[in-house]
Amino acid sequence: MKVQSTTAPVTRDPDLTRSRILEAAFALFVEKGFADVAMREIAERSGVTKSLIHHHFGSKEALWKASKESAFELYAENQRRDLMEAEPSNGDLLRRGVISYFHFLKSHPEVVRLFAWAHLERDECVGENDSELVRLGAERIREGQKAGVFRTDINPVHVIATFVITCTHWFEAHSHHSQWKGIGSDEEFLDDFLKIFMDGLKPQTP
Amino acid sequence: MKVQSTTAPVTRDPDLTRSRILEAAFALFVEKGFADVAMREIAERSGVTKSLIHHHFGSKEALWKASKESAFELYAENQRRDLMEAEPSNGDLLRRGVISYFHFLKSHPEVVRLFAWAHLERDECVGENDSELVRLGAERIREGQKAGVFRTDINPVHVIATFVITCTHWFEAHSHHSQWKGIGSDEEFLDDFLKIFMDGLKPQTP
DNA sequence: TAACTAATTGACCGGCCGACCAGTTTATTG
DNA sequence: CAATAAACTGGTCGGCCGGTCAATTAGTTA
Repeated sequence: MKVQSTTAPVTRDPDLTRSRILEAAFALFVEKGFADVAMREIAERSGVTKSLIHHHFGSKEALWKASKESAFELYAENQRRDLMEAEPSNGDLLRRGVISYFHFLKSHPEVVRLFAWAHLERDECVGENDSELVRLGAERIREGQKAGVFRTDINPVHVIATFVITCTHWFEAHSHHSQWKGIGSDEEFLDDFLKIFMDGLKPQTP
Repeated sequence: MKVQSTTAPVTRDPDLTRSRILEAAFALFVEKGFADVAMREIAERSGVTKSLIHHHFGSKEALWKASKESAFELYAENQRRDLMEAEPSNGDLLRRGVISYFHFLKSHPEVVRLFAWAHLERDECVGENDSELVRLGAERIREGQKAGVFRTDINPVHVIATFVITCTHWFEAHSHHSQWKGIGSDEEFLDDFLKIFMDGLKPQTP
């Protein structure tokens, strides 16, 4: 009497297989970085053979690249949507933009971590990809400066950089700061940062 | 005719050997992180045998730990000196503190990178070590708040966190931001950040 | 100087790494 | 219903990984 395997898929679905591999690889790369992940692990996690991974992606490097690209897709999609919604360039808009960015990172820690690994490997594709988004954001700041909403003695790109850096690093080194006595929750920190940031951007009249 | 080797050391110096190994390991870990460095490389770079590294440090993990500790020594020494010098708690002091911190990171990129690797590995010893320094810094801010120099509606720890995060991440992801069109030099960014940061901390009277 | 300790070496180990390949199974197409 | 391409498998390869060990050499001490 032969027992029919219940786990083996009856029909083939290359696309599903491909995405399953990518999903497994993504999770492992996020957790341990490129160098510390073995193809063997990816194969086990995705339930396929090592050879099949090579069939679909060619090499470990290619799989790593694909992981980064899928992370940036998530990132860029969100950012573009944010910028589209935000037409007028007043102070309240910037505040909502920062809040939105902060919460996007909070709800996508995988993206934050993957970008962090990529930075340490001196990967430049991340920066290349979002430079256009930064340009658009800086343009909004510049409009706000002309409209008298923001002080004019600051490089608009640096305004974007300041809040992007703060939000990113807050989550990137979360395990680090969380050990500091007296530090607040994500929301409490965001509130305090926004007070400094928004008021520091106002035209100063001493 | 026998040729005398010119590279082999005539006399032994265990301390020097140890520090040479640590120096080589440190440089490689900074560059590539823990997982991507081979003991073989460390041996070659420091001019000793693999076995000798094990003799002096025991294991790769121990060598990694020693590297992190030496990085934190550099870091803590600087920070402690900064806090000692800074007795009065006025606004100008904070400004000078931020500038000093920024320039320390700028002149010690190895420390920044090593800490970044450590963060991604969820290493908690870095955060443990500097939590005392943060506590002292926050105390200074609190004094400033009581003296009416800073606004009182902000958690002092978040003030420290904001500038520490910004300075750290500025250098950590330098290759990232440097691709952004219109971004300024280190000093120009610091100037603009300080404008936002210092003015945003002033007691607000609208 | 003899005995002992520590520094240093080179050879070697089992195990895992990414990659490859020959062969089998499934789906598509003409 | 062939024929062809693509999906998928198991086995295997050379090479590198961290770590160990026995032997040699150089300082130290009795």
